[in-house]
Amino acid sequence: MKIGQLADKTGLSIQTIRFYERKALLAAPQRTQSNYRSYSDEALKQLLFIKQCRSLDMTIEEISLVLETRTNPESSCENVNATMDKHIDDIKHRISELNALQKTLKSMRAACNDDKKIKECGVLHRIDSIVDSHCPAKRND
Amino acid sequence: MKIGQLADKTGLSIQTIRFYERKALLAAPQRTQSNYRSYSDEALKQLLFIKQCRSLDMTIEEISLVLETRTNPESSCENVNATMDKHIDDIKHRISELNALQKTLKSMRAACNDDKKIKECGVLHRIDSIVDSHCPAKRND
DNA sequence: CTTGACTCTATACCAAGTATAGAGTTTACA
DNA sequence: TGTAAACTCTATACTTGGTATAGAGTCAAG
Ligand SMILES: [Zn+2]
Ligand SMILES: [Zn+2]
Ligand SMILES: [Zn+2]
Ligand SMILES: [Zn+2]
Repeated sequence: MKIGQLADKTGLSIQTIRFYERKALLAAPQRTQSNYRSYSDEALKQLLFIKQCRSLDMTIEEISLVLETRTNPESSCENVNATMDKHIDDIKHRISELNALQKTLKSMRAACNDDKKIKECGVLHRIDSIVDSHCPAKRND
Repeated sequence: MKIGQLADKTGLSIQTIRFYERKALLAAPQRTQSNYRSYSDEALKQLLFIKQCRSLDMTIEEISLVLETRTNPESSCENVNATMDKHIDDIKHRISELNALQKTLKSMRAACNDDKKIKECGVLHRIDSIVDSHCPAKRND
């Protein structure tokens, strides 16, 4: 199977498949005489697995960990479970950040309406007033 | 004020300040004889404003829009409000995506425990079973 | 007068791809 | 058989919002 067919079957782009190969998520396949990549059905399965993991928003590094563990059927599930747990925690963290953010943005937005002008803008005033109470930090160049 | 002092006062790194200058969020400041950047208090205010917007997770493009509008005090708030509305919508969208994802991940994770082995792993089995029902797409190289 | 702290530009790197250019290969069709 | 379209190859640049160097120049204290 050539890369175009694999792309069709997986719904991934050709570039993405080559990208995963560079990232070592997918083993480099055999080549034809004309140097075209030639894939097995195993590669198709692997790619679909990777695609599924990506749709779960796992990072390439997280997927690597799972794939590596997966090669040994006798090993314990602990590593995979730990990776999943950490990832679920990643998501939870991002959700709570975004919820807080949304709250702030909504209350800020409520301070203005389209009839106002910039000089009396409730949104900008609120940003400015937060700005007026600022704080410093460290540096390195 | 030199860039190091500005970095201290804003809590941004020196590289970040130069980065914002390249992105035209911050006007290029005057230079000393030795070509050092020399900032006014206006630049400090501007940077703090930008920092505040970034903490609201606005993109650089969104911030640009707001900053541009802000230069004209007589203009209507409509543009700023539209930017905020779109951004709030961005966030809302991402939250609902992440909530759905979290739900999937949790139910997946519940299918396994640390006493199992990879060959009988509930998590991997569930990924595989989704993989088995796959679908193709388009391509371009 | 030298050391250390600071600044300058330019460049490379991160994630997770996407999008070219320019060259070679295979397939279809007349 | 010729040739044009479709495919594939590598290499490189771009995206976002920065971070991290290298190598050179500048400034202040001792
Ligand atoms: Zn994660
Ligand atoms: Zn307003
Ligand atoms: Zn936005
Ligand atoms: Zn398991």
